[in-house]
Amino acid sequence: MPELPEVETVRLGLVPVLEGRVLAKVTARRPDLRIPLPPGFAKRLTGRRVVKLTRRAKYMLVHLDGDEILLVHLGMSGRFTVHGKVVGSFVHRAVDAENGLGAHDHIVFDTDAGQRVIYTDHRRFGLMTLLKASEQEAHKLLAGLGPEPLSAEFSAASLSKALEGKRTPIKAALLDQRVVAGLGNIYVCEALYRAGISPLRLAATIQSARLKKLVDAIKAVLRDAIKAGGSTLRDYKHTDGELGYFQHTFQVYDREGEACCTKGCKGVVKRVVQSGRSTFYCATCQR
DNA sequence: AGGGGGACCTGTGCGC
DNA sequence: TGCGCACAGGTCCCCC
Repeated sequence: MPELPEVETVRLGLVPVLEGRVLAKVTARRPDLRIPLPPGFAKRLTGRRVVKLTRRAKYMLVHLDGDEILLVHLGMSGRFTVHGKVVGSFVHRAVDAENGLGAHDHIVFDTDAGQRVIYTDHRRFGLMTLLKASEQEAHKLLAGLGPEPLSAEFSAASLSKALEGKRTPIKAALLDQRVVAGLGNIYVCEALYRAGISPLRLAATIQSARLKKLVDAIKAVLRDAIKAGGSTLRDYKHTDGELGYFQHTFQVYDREGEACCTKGCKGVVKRVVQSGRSTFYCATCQR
Protein backbone atom coordinates (compact mmCIF):
# COMPACT_ATOMS: atom_id res chain seq x y z
CA MET A 1 0.00 0.00 0.00
CA PRO A 2 2.15 2.86 1.13
CA GLU A 3 4.32 4.74 -1.27
CA LEU A 4 4.47 8.52 -1.31
CA PRO A 5 0.92 9.15 -2.62
CA GLU A 6 -0.65 6.79 -0.09
CA VAL A 7 1.27 8.34 2.80
CA GLU A 8 0.19 11.76 1.58
CA THR A 9 -3.43 10.61 1.46
CA VAL A 10 -3.17 9.23 4.99
CA ARG A 11 -1.69 12.52 6.14
CA LEU A 12 -4.45 14.56 4.49
CA GLY A 13 -7.06 12.30 6.06
CA LEU A 14 -5.58 12.71 9.53
CA VAL A 15 -5.17 16.50 9.36
CA PRO A 16 -8.80 17.31 10.28
CA VAL A 17 -8.76 14.69 13.02
CA LEU A 18 -5.43 15.48 14.68
CA GLU A 19 -4.22 18.98 13.90
CA GLY A 20 -4.80 21.26 16.87
CA ARG A 21 -6.10 18.39 18.99
CA VAL A 22 -4.69 17.11 22.25
CA LEU A 23 -3.85 13.42 22.45
CA ALA A 24 -5.97 12.73 25.50
CA LYS A 25 -4.85 9.12 25.68
CA VAL A 26 -2.32 7.08 23.76
CA THR A 27 -2.05 3.33 24.16
CA ALA A 28 0.74 1.10 22.89
CA ARG A 29 -0.57 -2.46 22.91
CA ARG A 30 2.86 -3.98 22.33
CA PRO A 31 6.42 -2.75 22.96
CA ASP A 32 7.60 -2.72 19.35
CA LEU A 33 6.76 -2.53 15.68
CA ARG A 34 9.68 -3.15 13.31
CA ILE A 35 11.90 -1.49 15.91
CA PRO A 36 11.19 -1.02 19.62
CA LEU A 37 8.99 1.92 20.54
CA PRO A 38 11.04 4.46 22.49
CA PRO A 39 10.93 4.18 26.29
CA GLY A 40 7.76 5.65 27.76
CA PHE A 41 6.30 6.08 24.27
CA ALA A 42 2.61 6.25 25.17
CA LYS A 43 3.20 8.30 28.28
CA ARG A 44 5.36 10.81 26.44
CA LEU A 45 2.59 11.34 23.86
CA THR A 46 -0.33 11.52 26.23
CA GLY A 47 -1.46 15.09 26.89
CA ARG A 48 0.50 16.56 23.98
CA ARG A 49 -1.07 18.82 21.40
CA VAL A 50 -0.60 18.08 17.71
CA VAL A 51 0.65 21.20 15.99
CA LYS A 52 0.75 19.93 12.40
CA LEU A 53 1.25 16.92 10.19
CA THR A 54 3.90 16.90 7.48
CA ARG A 55 5.44 14.29 5.22
CA ARG A 56 8.99 13.53 4.11
CA ALA A 57 9.37 10.72 1.56
CA LYS A 58 7.23 7.87 2.96
CA TYR A 59 7.46 9.16 6.52
CA MET A 60 4.69 11.09 8.23
CA LEU A 61 5.81 13.59 10.86
CA VAL A 62 3.42 14.46 13.66
CA HIS A 63 4.70 17.73 15.12
CA LEU A 64 3.85 18.05 18.81
CA ASP A 65 4.05 20.96 21.19
CA GLY A 66 7.28 20.94 23.14
CA ASP A 67 9.58 20.60 20.12
CA GLU A 68 8.98 16.88 19.65
CA ILE A 69 8.05 14.91 16.53
CA LEU A 70 6.34 11.54 16.27
CA LEU A 71 7.85 9.89 13.22
CA VAL A 72 5.67 7.26 11.51
CA HIS A 73 6.46 4.86 8.71
CA LEU A 74 3.75 2.50 7.47
CA GLY A 75 6.08 -0.20 6.18
CA MET A 76 4.22 -2.61 3.91
CA SER A 77 0.99 -3.09 5.78
CA GLY A 78 0.58 -0.21 8.21
CA ARG A 79 -2.76 1.60 8.14
CA PHE A 80 -4.76 4.13 10.10
CA THR A 81 -8.46 4.05 10.73
CA VAL A 82 -10.50 6.85 12.24
CA HIS A 83 -13.40 6.12 14.55
CA GLY A 84 -15.85 8.50 16.10
CA LYS A 85 -18.02 11.47 15.34
CA VAL A 86 -18.17 13.96 12.51
CA VAL A 87 -15.25 16.30 12.06
CA GLY A 88 -15.32 18.74 9.18
CA SER A 89 -16.78 17.02 6.16
CA PHE A 90 -15.69 13.59 7.22
CA VAL A 91 -17.96 11.06 8.81
CA HIS A 92 -16.32 8.16 10.52
CA ARG A 93 -17.66 4.94 11.84
CA ALA A 94 -18.72 4.69 15.44
CA VAL A 95 -16.14 4.32 18.18
CA ASP A 96 -15.48 0.68 18.80
CA ALA A 97 -15.62 -0.72 22.26
CA GLU A 98 -12.23 -1.37 23.81
CA ASN A 99 -12.72 -5.06 23.22
CA GLY A 100 -13.33 -4.33 19.56
CA LEU A 101 -9.58 -3.99 18.99
CA GLY A 102 -7.96 -6.67 16.91
CA ALA A 103 -4.71 -8.55 17.32
CA HIS A 104 -2.90 -6.21 14.92
CA ASP A 105 -4.28 -2.93 16.25
CA HIS A 106 -1.03 -1.84 17.90
CA ILE A 107 -1.31 1.84 18.74
CA VAL A 108 -4.45 3.73 19.75
CA PHE A 109 -4.74 7.52 19.87
CA ASP A 110 -7.77 9.07 21.56
CA THR A 111 -8.20 12.78 20.94
CA ASP A 112 -9.76 15.41 23.17
CA ALA A 113 -12.51 15.71 20.53
CA GLY A 114 -13.61 12.16 21.26
CA GLN A 115 -12.19 10.56 18.16
CA ARG A 116 -10.04 7.50 18.04
CA VAL A 117 -7.25 6.84 15.57
CA ILE A 118 -6.01 3.26 15.39
CA TYR A 119 -2.72 2.16 13.85
CA THR A 120 -2.97 -1.40 12.53
CA ASP A 121 -0.05 -3.30 11.03
CA HIS A 122 -0.27 -7.05 10.65
CA ARG A 123 3.24 -7.52 9.31
CA ARG A 124 4.76 -4.99 11.69
CA PHE A 125 7.14 -3.57 9.09
CA GLY A 126 6.08 -0.09 10.10
CA LEU A 127 7.75 1.98 12.78
CA MET A 128 7.07 4.83 15.15
CA THR A 129 9.66 6.78 17.04
CA LEU A 130 10.11 10.15 18.72
CA LEU A 131 12.68 12.79 17.95
CA LYS A 132 13.42 16.38 18.84
CA ALA A 133 12.40 18.83 16.14
CA SER A 134 15.90 20.28 16.28
CA GLU A 135 17.33 16.85 15.41
CA GLN A 136 15.11 16.35 12.40
CA GLU A 137 17.71 17.09 9.73
CA ALA A 138 20.32 14.89 11.34
CA HIS A 139 18.08 12.00 12.32
CA LYS A 140 19.36 8.67 11.10
CA LEU A 141 16.16 7.74 9.28
CA LEU A 142 15.80 11.08 7.50
CA ALA A 143 19.34 12.28 6.94
CA GLY A 144 20.21 10.20 3.89
CA LEU A 145 17.02 10.79 1.93
CA GLY A 146 17.25 12.22 -1.57
CA PRO A 147 15.08 15.04 -2.92
CA GLU A 148 11.31 15.04 -2.75
CA PRO A 149 10.22 13.98 -6.23
CA LEU A 150 7.53 16.68 -6.44
CA SER A 151 9.91 19.48 -5.51
CA ALA A 152 11.81 21.67 -7.96
CA GLU A 153 14.98 20.20 -6.51
CA PHE A 154 14.21 16.98 -8.34
CA SER A 155 15.02 17.68 -11.98
CA ALA A 156 16.67 16.06 -14.96
CA ALA A 157 19.89 17.77 -13.97
CA SER A 158 19.83 16.60 -10.36
CA LEU A 159 18.79 13.08 -11.33
CA SER A 160 21.52 12.91 -13.92
CA LYS A 161 24.03 13.79 -11.23
CA ALA A 162 22.64 11.20 -8.82
CA LEU A 163 22.85 8.46 -11.45
CA GLU A 164 26.37 9.32 -12.56
CA GLY A 165 28.49 6.21 -12.75
CA LYS A 166 25.69 3.94 -11.51
CA ARG A 167 26.16 0.45 -12.93
CA THR A 168 22.79 -0.65 -11.65
CA PRO A 169 19.48 -0.94 -13.54
CA ILE A 170 17.37 2.22 -13.48
CA LYS A 171 14.62 0.30 -11.66
CA ALA A 172 16.90 -0.37 -8.70
CA ALA A 173 18.31 3.16 -8.77
CA LEU A 174 14.86 4.74 -8.51
CA LEU A 175 13.97 2.51 -5.56
CA ASP A 176 17.06 3.80 -3.76
CA GLN A 177 15.70 6.46 -1.40
CA ARG A 178 19.01 8.34 -1.55
CA VAL A 179 18.47 9.00 -5.27
CA VAL A 180 14.87 10.17 -4.94
CA ALA A 181 12.74 9.82 -1.83
CA GLY A 182 9.29 8.30 -1.80
CA LEU A 183 9.06 6.03 -4.82
CA GLY A 184 8.30 2.34 -4.34
CA ASN A 185 7.87 -0.67 -6.55
CA ILE A 186 4.56 0.34 -8.11
CA TYR A 187 5.24 3.93 -9.03
CA VAL A 188 8.72 3.13 -10.33
CA CYS A 189 7.18 0.57 -12.69
CA GLU A 190 4.48 3.02 -13.74
CA ALA A 191 6.84 5.95 -14.24
CA LEU A 192 9.27 3.90 -16.34
CA TYR A 193 6.35 2.75 -18.46
CA ARG A 194 5.12 6.31 -18.99
CA ALA A 195 8.63 7.40 -19.91
CA GLY A 196 9.14 4.49 -22.32
CA ILE A 197 12.32 3.42 -20.54
CA SER A 198 13.23 -0.20 -19.88
CA PRO A 199 13.64 -0.99 -16.18
CA LEU A 200 16.65 -3.11 -17.14
CA ARG A 201 18.60 -0.25 -18.67
CA LEU A 202 21.69 0.72 -16.71
CA ALA A 203 21.07 3.96 -14.85
CA ALA A 204 24.08 5.88 -16.05
CA THR A 205 23.38 5.15 -19.73
CA ILE A 206 20.15 7.12 -20.04
CA GLN A 207 20.54 10.23 -22.17
CA SER A 208 19.44 13.59 -20.78
CA ALA A 209 16.39 14.04 -23.02
CA ARG A 210 15.05 10.72 -21.76
CA LEU A 211 15.91 11.60 -18.15
CA LYS A 212 13.81 14.72 -18.57
CA LYS A 213 10.96 12.55 -19.76
CA LEU A 214 11.47 10.24 -16.78
CA VAL A 215 11.42 13.08 -14.26
CA ASP A 216 8.22 14.42 -15.83
CA ALA A 217 6.69 10.93 -15.73
CA ILE A 218 7.57 10.46 -12.05
CA LYS A 219 6.02 13.79 -11.10
CA ALA A 220 2.92 13.13 -13.21
CA VAL A 221 2.29 9.63 -11.90
CA LEU A 222 2.64 10.80 -8.28
CA ARG A 223 0.38 13.80 -8.85
CA ASP A 224 -2.25 11.61 -10.49
CA ALA A 225 -2.13 9.16 -7.59
CA ILE A 226 -2.37 11.90 -4.95
CA LYS A 227 -5.33 13.33 -6.84
CA ALA A 228 -7.01 9.92 -6.87
CA GLY A 229 -6.40 9.65 -3.12
CA GLY A 230 -7.85 13.09 -2.60
CA SER A 231 -11.04 12.25 -4.43
CA THR A 232 -11.37 9.16 -2.26
CA LEU A 233 -11.04 11.35 0.83
CA ARG A 234 -13.83 13.59 -0.47
CA ASP A 235 -16.02 10.50 -0.71
CA TYR A 236 -14.94 9.51 2.76
CA LYS A 237 -18.45 9.27 4.13
CA HIS A 238 -18.98 6.33 1.84
CA THR A 239 -16.10 4.44 3.35
CA ASP A 240 -15.39 2.97 6.74
CA GLY A 241 -12.79 5.43 7.99
CA GLU A 242 -9.79 3.61 6.60
CA LEU A 243 -7.19 5.97 5.23
CA GLY A 244 -4.81 5.56 2.35
CA TYR A 245 -6.59 3.15 0.05
CA PHE A 246 -8.00 4.30 -3.22
CA GLN A 247 -8.74 3.04 -6.68
CA HIS A 248 -5.51 2.88 -8.60
CA THR A 249 -5.45 2.53 -12.32
CA PHE A 250 -2.12 0.93 -13.02
CA GLN A 251 -0.99 0.50 -16.58
CA VAL A 252 1.68 -2.15 -16.04
CA TYR A 253 1.87 -3.01 -12.34
CA ASP A 254 0.37 -6.45 -11.64
CA ARG A 255 -0.74 -6.80 -15.26
CA GLU A 256 1.52 -9.64 -16.33
CA GLY A 257 0.33 -11.18 -19.60
CA GLU A 258 -2.11 -8.38 -20.41
CA ALA A 259 -1.93 -6.30 -23.56
CA CYS A 260 0.19 -3.16 -23.34
CA CYS A 261 -1.94 -0.01 -22.87
CA THR A 262 0.07 2.05 -25.33
CA LYS A 263 -1.90 2.92 -28.46
CA GLY A 264 -0.68 0.90 -31.40
CA CYS A 265 1.68 -1.23 -29.30
CA LYS A 266 1.24 -4.96 -29.81
CA GLY A 267 3.31 -5.80 -26.74
CA VAL A 268 2.32 -7.80 -23.68
CA VAL A 269 3.21 -6.84 -20.11
CA LYS A 270 6.09 -8.92 -18.79
CA ARG A 271 7.10 -9.67 -15.22
CA VAL A 272 10.75 -10.07 -14.31
CA VAL A 273 12.47 -10.15 -10.93
CA GLN A 274 15.08 -7.50 -10.18
CA SER A 275 16.92 -7.57 -6.88
CA GLY A 276 14.24 -9.83 -5.52
CA ARG A 277 11.25 -7.72 -6.50
CA SER A 278 8.75 -7.95 -9.33
CA THR A 279 9.13 -5.54 -12.21
CA PHE A 280 6.32 -5.13 -14.74
CA TYR A 281 7.00 -3.59 -18.13
CA CYS A 282 6.41 -3.74 -21.85
CA ALA A 283 9.54 -4.84 -23.66
CA THR A 284 8.13 -3.50 -26.92
CA CYS A 285 7.63 0.16 -26.04
CA GLN A 286 10.09 0.46 -23.14
CA ARG A 287 13.66 0.56 -24.43
C1' DA B 1 31.98 1.85 -1.58
C1' DG B 2 28.18 0.22 -3.74
C1' DG B 3 25.11 -3.24 -4.54
C1' DG B 4 22.81 -7.89 -3.92
C1' DG B 5 20.59 -10.97 -0.82
C1' DG B 6 18.62 -12.29 3.39
C1' DA B 7 15.99 -10.97 7.48
C1' DC B 8 12.21 -8.94 9.63
C1' DC B 9 6.53 -10.46 10.04
C1' DT B 10 1.79 -12.24 8.76
C1' DG B 11 -1.67 -13.14 5.45
C1' DT B 12 -3.46 -14.75 1.05
C1' DG B 13 -3.96 -17.26 -3.01
C1' DC B 14 -2.60 -20.82 -5.87
C1' DG B 15 -1.37 -25.57 -7.43
C1' DC B 16 -1.32 -30.21 -6.17
C1' DT C 1 -10.48 -29.54 2.25
C1' DG C 2 -5.73 -29.29 3.42
C1' DC C 3 -0.81 -28.34 2.82
C1' DG C 4 3.07 -26.06 1.30
C1' DC C 5 5.01 -22.67 -1.32
C1' DA C 6 5.36 -18.18 -3.59
C1' DC C 7 4.42 -13.72 -3.10
C1' DA C 8 3.07 -9.04 -1.06
C1' DG C 9 3.19 -1.71 -2.45
C1' DG C 10 9.62 -1.36 2.60
C1' DT C 11 13.91 -0.97 4.73
C1' DC C 12 18.01 -2.39 7.34
C1' DC C 13 22.10 -4.98 7.92
C1' DC C 14 25.66 -7.98 6.50
C1' DC C 15 28.78 -9.49 3.29
C1' DC C 16 31.18 -9.60 -1.11
